[in-house]
Amino acid sequence: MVSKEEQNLATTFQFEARLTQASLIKKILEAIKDLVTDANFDCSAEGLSLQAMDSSHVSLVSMVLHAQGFEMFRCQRAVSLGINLASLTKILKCAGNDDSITLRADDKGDKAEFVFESQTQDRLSEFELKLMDIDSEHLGIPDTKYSAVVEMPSSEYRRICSDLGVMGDTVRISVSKESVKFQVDGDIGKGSVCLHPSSVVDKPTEVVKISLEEPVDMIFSIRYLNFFAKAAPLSDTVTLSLSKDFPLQVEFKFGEQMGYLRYYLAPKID
Amino acid sequence: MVSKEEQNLATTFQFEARLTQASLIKKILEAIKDLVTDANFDCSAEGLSLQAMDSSHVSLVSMVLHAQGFEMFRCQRAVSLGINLASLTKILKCAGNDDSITLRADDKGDKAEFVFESQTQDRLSEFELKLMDIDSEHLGIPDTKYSAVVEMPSSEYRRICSDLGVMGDTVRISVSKESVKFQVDGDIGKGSVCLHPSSVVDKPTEVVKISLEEPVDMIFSIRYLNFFAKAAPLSDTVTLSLSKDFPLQVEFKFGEQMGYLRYYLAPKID
DNA sequence: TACCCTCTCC
DNA sequence: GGAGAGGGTA
Repeated sequence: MVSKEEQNLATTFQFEARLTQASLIKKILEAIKDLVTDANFDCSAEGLSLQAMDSSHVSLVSMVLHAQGFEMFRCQRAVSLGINLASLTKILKCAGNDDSITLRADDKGDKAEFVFESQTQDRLSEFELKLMDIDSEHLGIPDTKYSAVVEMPSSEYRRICSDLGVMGDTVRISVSKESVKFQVDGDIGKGSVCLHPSSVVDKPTEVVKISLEEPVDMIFSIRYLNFFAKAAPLSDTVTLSLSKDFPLQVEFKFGEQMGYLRYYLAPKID
Repeated sequence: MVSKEEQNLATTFQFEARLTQASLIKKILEAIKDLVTDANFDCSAEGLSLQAMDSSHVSLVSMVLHAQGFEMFRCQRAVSLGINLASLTKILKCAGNDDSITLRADDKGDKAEFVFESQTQDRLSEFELKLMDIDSEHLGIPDTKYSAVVEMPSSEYRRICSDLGVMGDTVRISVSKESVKFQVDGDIGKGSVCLHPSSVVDKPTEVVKISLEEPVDMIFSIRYLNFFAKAAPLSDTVTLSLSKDFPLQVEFKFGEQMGYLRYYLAPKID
């Protein structure tokens, strides 16, 4: 026999969080789902985070949403929600961009609940998603001091990867104090795009900034850089951080203090 | 030898009607053609109407265009035009949305004529379509007093059917005085969308109205509700009428007094 | 499943 | 005219 109190406990949520704008989490999923099929969403007092290698174990995705970025955030005990990203994408397609989104997980940990509310509150949608058991190899990411850090408009990043991808499979990225250069060498010919740091910073969407410790010149798979470009809607700018013989970090920040989505990709040997 | 007089008679049309906006009939066809392959267009003094079951005999389509909704309407004798809807769609693709459209049927009843004229009248297109013999089982639709009638934006209807269709095959529609709820239960989880009657009716495209005689709770095939959603471009709002153990009626009205497109779908047994 | 193309809406 | 969504194809 289950007591009244136990029943009440059963309907208390171990984890509950609300975002004002469903569009944020929708965009995050669009930026991850082509790379990763299943992932653990780790909920703790600090916030919501996800870390996963892509299915071919070539690149790594790391997402963090800080607790203070939520309209409401309660986490009684750290919990990992194993989620199939295709299923979650289906559910998020049912949320309007301006809906608020509430995420809940109960004690049993076998399902997650999503509630979408329209701004006018005359529409309320609720979804339950069955959870999976995913053994995640939580890779430690060394906190490197990179030799070269380039900030550029994310639309420019997307454009360059898409354009150069037409001509070849790999891109050589060379960063000097004066410029960052993307070069491709393919069957039909060669191509390159060179950006110079912007002297006058009129619009934030046109900034190019270079911080250099030491010049770098490395080669990467364009295919993966293109996967990372799916995150462009999340931020006006993207930051590329490079060090010789070290994985490239591609970072998209969500507004101020909200969190970030970072991708890592090992260089190719020339 | 055919006399001059007989030739003149042969060019007299038993039925002739003109609509100012070809877009209306184009949209109607888009809303029917995925459900029905061939249908009789019944012309009478009252107007133009069509009634047909879909090819799997699961749902019923009923369309009425009142004579007074036409710019010109002449019908000397009731006539049924058996038309292949795929062929008619091809012809209607040749009409501009703002063209006027004239439909004619002669005595012999073996073909229909379509004339499209641009507003400036500097373009005139004529098409002839061979007619078919279609034996239509003209089902009487009982004029029911429904237990629950819900009016909602047709875009909302389309969105809900499309969203929930991703998660399962059937939807449970529950109407109470306070709300209408659409629920789906599928392999990856559950989902529901709940609409509340709008207190402030600012825009006609955001209205939710519920007239209730008695609460209802019924189950329907989402696939067919999605077919019906193709009619959304015809009207800002859609009206769902439900009664226990009775087919659901989904109605789209064309402006004031022009006519309507109604779909009927039998409920599933729980 | 991912990319491309088309179509529609803004 | 541009961007986003949906559908079709590879």
